[in-house]
Amino acid sequence: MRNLDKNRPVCPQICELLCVDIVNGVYDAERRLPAVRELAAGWGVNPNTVQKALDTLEEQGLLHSVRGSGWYVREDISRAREVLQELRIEKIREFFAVMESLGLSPEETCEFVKEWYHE
Amino acid sequence: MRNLDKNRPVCPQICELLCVDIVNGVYDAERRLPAVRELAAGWGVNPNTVQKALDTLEEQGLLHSVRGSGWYVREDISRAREVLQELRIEKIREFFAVMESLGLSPEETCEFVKEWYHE
DNA sequence: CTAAGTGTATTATTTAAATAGTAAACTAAT
DNA sequence: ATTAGTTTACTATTTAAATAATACACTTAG
Repeated sequence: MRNLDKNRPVCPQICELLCVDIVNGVYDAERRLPAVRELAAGWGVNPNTVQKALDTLEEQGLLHSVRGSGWYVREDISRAREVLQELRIEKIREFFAVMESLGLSPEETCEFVKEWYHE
Repeated sequence: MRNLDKNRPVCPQICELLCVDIVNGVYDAERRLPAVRELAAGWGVNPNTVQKALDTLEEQGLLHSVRGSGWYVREDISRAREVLQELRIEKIREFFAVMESLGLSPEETCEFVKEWYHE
């Protein structure tokens, strides 16, 4: 189970991790997730927080729950792919905005990234 | 006066904005900043928060204060340049880490940025 | 000296996120 | 039916960031 970044809000991070896992077919066989308590324990996090994240993914059409039974990945994972792409776009937008506020134009930011990668 | 991003903590943002302004020589003439209350009003933010940000910049050697008089930019702005560069590096590190958690390798992230910039 | 404008300090309050603890309702296996 | 494991719901508490409201100390201009 991947670790959470302590410097960012927990709930959205869980949404992101699960979204990636769904796209990668991690839960393909049974399409059933570990129990809420189990997930929470794995991340060292409160069950309520996991519950909230799962509710969000349900609203987005990635999961559905069966009370008393568990959480299941939806048959069609195309929504998961869409949501993941939206997340990536959101992050890249934020990144360019932050760098702009730090005095780098989009072009300069792009150059900065290239240089950074080649080291 | 540049606007703050409501989705990020205020205090560090103020540090960033002021740091950029210092590097850009915005306060060169008198090297004196607007009053704490005035800055706070300009950003629609609490004076205490501005005070804390200024204290941070003082610790970092970018500013110094004269009680009863005001806040002044230090003669030598090389520290400001260093701090700004550190901020940019911190942001690019965070960005690559977040994209990695969203399933993109550094190489893929670099490609993603290039494509994004060329649109 | 005085008054207005500064930085500084303190305490209390708000707000949002996450935690803690508990209970209820449902499912599935035995 | 019983039992264990599950989702769901609720209320209270903690924590960190920011706000609110004052008060105080100092500088500067008049």
